[in-house]
Amino acid sequence: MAKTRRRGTEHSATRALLIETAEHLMREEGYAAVTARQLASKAGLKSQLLHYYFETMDDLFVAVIRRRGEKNLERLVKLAGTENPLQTIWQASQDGETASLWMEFLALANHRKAVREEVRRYIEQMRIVQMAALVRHFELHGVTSRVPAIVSTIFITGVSSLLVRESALGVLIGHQEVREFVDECLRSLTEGRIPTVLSLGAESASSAPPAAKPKQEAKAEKHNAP
Amino acid sequence: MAKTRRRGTEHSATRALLIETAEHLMREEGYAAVTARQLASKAGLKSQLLHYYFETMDDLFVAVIRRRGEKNLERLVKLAGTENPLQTIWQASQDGETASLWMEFLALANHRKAVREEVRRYIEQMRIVQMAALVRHFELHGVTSRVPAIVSTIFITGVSSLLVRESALGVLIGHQEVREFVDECLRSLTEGRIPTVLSLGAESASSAPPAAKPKQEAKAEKHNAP
DNA sequence: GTCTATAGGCCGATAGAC
DNA sequence: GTCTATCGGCCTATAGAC
Repeated sequence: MAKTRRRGTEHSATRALLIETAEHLMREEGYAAVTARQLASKAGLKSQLLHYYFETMDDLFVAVIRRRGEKNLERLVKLAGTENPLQTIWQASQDGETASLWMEFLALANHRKAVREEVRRYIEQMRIVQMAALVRHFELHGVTSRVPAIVSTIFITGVSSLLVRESALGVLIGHQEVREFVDECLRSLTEGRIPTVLSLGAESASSAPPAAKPKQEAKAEKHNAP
Repeated sequence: MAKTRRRGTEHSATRALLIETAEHLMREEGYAAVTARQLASKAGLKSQLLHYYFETMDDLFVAVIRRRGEKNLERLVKLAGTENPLQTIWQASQDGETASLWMEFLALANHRKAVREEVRRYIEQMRIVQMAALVRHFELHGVTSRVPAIVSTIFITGVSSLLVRESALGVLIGHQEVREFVDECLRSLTEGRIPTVLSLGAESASSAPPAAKPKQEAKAEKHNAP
């Protein structure tokens, strides 16, 4: 691929500027706006200079993702070390700026192999760290989980990304209720209590169901939230 | 905007072919591949004909989304009427073909106002129908929910879209565990039982936590899954 | 390391003939 | 309804001068 062409060093300030500007452009106007010309124009350079540092546009995108991914991972590790890692991480995951940038990366990844691989690595690393944070949270607050940490991690990630994604579209239906629900769960967990609500949130009713036979009765008395 | 130019009728077969082909192209190669020229080539037409039916490319995209959105809604309503609406809907939501198409729509929506509005309407309608299906499921199987139906709906949507999204990237970590967890929950709910696992999955431990004070002790004995 | 020049291509959209 | 012709623009990437 990279035949004989001269390329710039990895530690160039101009290269860093290009990556920085590309990320900014992507965040503001979407990845489709990240072209050599528009990017160079924003950075005050000539468009051809981009190809001195990056052979193809894909190489640029990969560099942008790698840099942002590393920063995010660092931040997550830091947050995971605080006193209430779950709350902190949940709050951080609500940041729309960060999330919308990753939406762009995801969209890019859909049809570009190199980008896809980079995004995949990032997601896997984030998952490991988040799971560790969750385990640590439970140890910190004297809670024993019944659900595999990996499952809780994925639930949290899935729900928070949905909230951010939909907010960007202007969909708000149910968001407030979800936030209150999650906040209450996290609060309970921090206090060493079982959340007062159940996973898919059901208790058996007093009368037998018409179509299905209940295998066993469940205890209905649970402590309620104040 | 639409000045004086001649345009084709809404009920044209050619128009339908263009929409159909556009969707196919989008699904296979992403929205960036949907250009007037590539689309016409696939459909065996001249590219300029597209502009006879759609003033701008955005108009085409909106038409594609509207058609697919209506079909999906219809299907969801049908599924919601079955005996086990929750399971059926959950299974359907795992369909990668459909989901990856909606990923494209979402990416498009990010920076195109007209598309965004169309996607927003679709999501809101889907949410209402899903919520109704959930309520109906509980009534059918004699279960009383403790969690607002809207919250459960959003959890299910968020988790299933995460699974599909990540699968497309090749991320698989934790997916099996999540599927088993959700399947178990849905099975329990169908049988009128409380899921044997808790929301964020915790029960209080025997020893007091080092950093936080537990407000109250929780009962540790619960029925376990076989 | 940054520039000018340029090849070669795809894009959306319009005008007007048939 | 569908076509031909065409405008004006933006794109990636390369070659080679300074």
